[in-house]
Amino acid sequence: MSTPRQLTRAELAIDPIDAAKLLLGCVLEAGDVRVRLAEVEAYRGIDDPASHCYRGRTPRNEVMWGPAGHLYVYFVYGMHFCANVVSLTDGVAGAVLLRAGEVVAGLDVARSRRPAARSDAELAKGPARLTSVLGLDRGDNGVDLTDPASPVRLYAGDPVPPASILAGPRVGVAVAMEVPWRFWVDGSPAVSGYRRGGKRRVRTVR
DNA sequence: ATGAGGATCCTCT
DNA sequence: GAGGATCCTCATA
Repeated sequence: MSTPRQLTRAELAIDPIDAAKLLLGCVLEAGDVRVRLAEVEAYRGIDDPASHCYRGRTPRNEVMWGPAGHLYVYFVYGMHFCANVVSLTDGVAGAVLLRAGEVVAGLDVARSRRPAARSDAELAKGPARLTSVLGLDRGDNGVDLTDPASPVRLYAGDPVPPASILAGPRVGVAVAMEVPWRFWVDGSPAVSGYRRGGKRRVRTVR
């Protein structure tokens, strides 16, 4: 396999829904580990109630408002990290959550980081598992994925035929269920299952 | 200063 | 399929 092409900031400075489809099949690299993305979710800015940016700019979501092609990492549930690729551009929030992928290099390291995985397909099957396999954490928040010198980089992969891209509601969110902004590669063993959003109180109208 | 609620995962049953 | 782990972030006061 020849040296893959690194993605550019300009090609990621698009609507997160388009960026999500573009990212499928692309490869994220950190250290010795490479993951080929199989499942992603688009999050928009202030018009998306499920987005971290829905209520405006805060210290946590700062990176999402910045330039495209940077990594937005956040901490959830007191123990996990999730990673996003920032899309759109300065001043307009948008990002794509990296939900799952297939480990295509660094299998031994990946396995050692995920002792609970029962198969290689499970290594990066889920957003927190994906960050875990790549060794990403708080310190990687904001890194430029389009810079060859960055510790985490994003490369183009074999293109995914549009017919192989499926869409559905986002996982684990209890609002905006009607928008099919989760995209995945049909048939990929790494795609995580759908799970409805938890306990959001449904306000009873009277 | 406080408290509620997570873009999850793992271990059981 | 349910429940717990675990702590950060933000809104409210």
